[in-house]
Amino acid sequence: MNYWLFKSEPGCFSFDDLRQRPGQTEQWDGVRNFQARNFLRDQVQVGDGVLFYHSNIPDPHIAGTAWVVRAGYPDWTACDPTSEHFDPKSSAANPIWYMVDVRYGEPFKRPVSLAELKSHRLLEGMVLLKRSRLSIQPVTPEEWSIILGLGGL
DNA sequence: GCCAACGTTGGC
DNA sequence: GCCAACGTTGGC
Repeated sequence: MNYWLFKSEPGCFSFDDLRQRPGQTEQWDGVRNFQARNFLRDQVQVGDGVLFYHSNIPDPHIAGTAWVVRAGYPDWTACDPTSEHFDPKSSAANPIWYMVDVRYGEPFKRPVSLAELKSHRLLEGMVLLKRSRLSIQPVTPEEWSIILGLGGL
């Protein structure tokens, strides 16, 4: 079992959007970065834990948790010309991009802000603080438990 | 809105 | 395979 941090702009898809559909499966599509794709395709497994991070807003933060309910499979939106994530280089026979399915987990009692993550000595190794642009990134079990604690879970 | 970081593209 | 140009991300 592994842990991950998934980023989303809340104006696009927020933790509250996921919260509206408890117990239901959500497709995490639209990832168009090769390193993030490799994680989705090769390493993210059913049962893995996800920290849901809200990016590109005035106070970026982790809002809560989700769970992976389906491992990597081809992201069909890449083959849909009407999708904003359409990629003409991808095809059903040779998919380039992958997605996973997630399910709503638990909301944090207090959102954990980027500033709080930065100021915590035991979190200074987080990928988020070193490779801030990577939209799918691994989280260690230690980081996971510290952050859940900060979130009041 | 600015801009630094950094990923991607394409000429050579 | 190098690297300059360019585009995107995302914090501030």
